[in-house]
Amino acid sequence: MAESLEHAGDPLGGVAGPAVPERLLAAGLADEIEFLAARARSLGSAQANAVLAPLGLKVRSYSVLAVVCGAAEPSQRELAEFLRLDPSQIVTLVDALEQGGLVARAPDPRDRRSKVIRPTPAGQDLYRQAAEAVRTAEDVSLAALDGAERDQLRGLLRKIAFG
Amino acid sequence: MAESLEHAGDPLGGVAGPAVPERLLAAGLADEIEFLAARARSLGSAQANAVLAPLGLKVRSYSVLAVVCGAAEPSQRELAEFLRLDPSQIVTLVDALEQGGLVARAPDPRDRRSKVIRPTPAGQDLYRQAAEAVRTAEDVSLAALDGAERDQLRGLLRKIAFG
DNA sequence: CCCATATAATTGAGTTTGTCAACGATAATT
DNA sequence: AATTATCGTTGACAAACTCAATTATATGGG
Repeated sequence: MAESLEHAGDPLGGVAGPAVPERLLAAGLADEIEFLAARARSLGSAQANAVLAPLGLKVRSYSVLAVVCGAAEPSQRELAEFLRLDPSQIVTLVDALEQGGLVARAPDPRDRRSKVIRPTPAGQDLYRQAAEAVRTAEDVSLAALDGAERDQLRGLLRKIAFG
Repeated sequence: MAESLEHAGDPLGGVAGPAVPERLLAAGLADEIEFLAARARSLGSAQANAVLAPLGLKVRSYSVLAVVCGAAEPSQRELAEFLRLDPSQIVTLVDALEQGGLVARAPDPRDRRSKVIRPTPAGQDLYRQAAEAVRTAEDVSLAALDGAERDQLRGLLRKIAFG
């Protein structure tokens, strides 16, 4: 049993999606935070994937690139735990990014089993563009919330996303 | 392009997951609401899947059962839109629930193309147990939040999950 | 120092999930 | 009545997840 961070992307790639009959909103499911989070994420990642596609990224590869560009040389195991992906998926993701010249595997002097992932200049460049694109996508996804509400939401989610 | 609600469940089925180095939290990704929502959902659905397994359900089939038990006879198309799944996935899910004797397809008198899904008594029974199990799982996943924070979070998520 | 045990990355096989196009039946539109 | 659209279904395919096994290395105990 497992629950990856992204799961194979959800079906229904539509960015916006049709309106939902209020009849269904009345059901108990619409009160479950997990369901709401899942639906919000589904909408958000459809939006994000749409803006990332022109850059040759998906939310998955973007998330790896983002950690690599933002954190101090994570190992693949650290990436796996942080992103809640199986180590073997990290291998595939890093392979693709490395082939694209966006990141590089470097030996970890402290542990020769481990490899630290570092961004290349091209990777940092692309990340900057991608991060900007994702911000605009997020802005669309979160259009219903004002700035204060977004901060609130971020804070609450951070509490449950990391324990 | 699509993003389903659940996506193929995320990898990394672990319910709790190891602690994350603070070094990674500093990265920009940890500020993105979509990422936080995805991680929260990943943790939550691992938890939920764990408690649902003994009942023969997963979060997916549970979500269908929940809508069916809570709403006024949704059609399969409505289920697909609400859950953000492809109609063909609904076919599979309803097939399984119907085979398990939990729901039934009934012809829609208003539209003979459409089929409304109704719970059987066994389905309603199982739903009650499952809903209770999911509540306890949610309680674990949201342990870091008090009641007021949970209400706040629910409200914010509802705003973005439905437009 | 040697051995047992544990961990990091990798591979590969197998399952599940998501994506998409096409079809038959029916409805809605003109 | 004819065109066009929609609902459920099927099937073929791609992407993602799951798990076990492997190799290399680390770690801890005798």
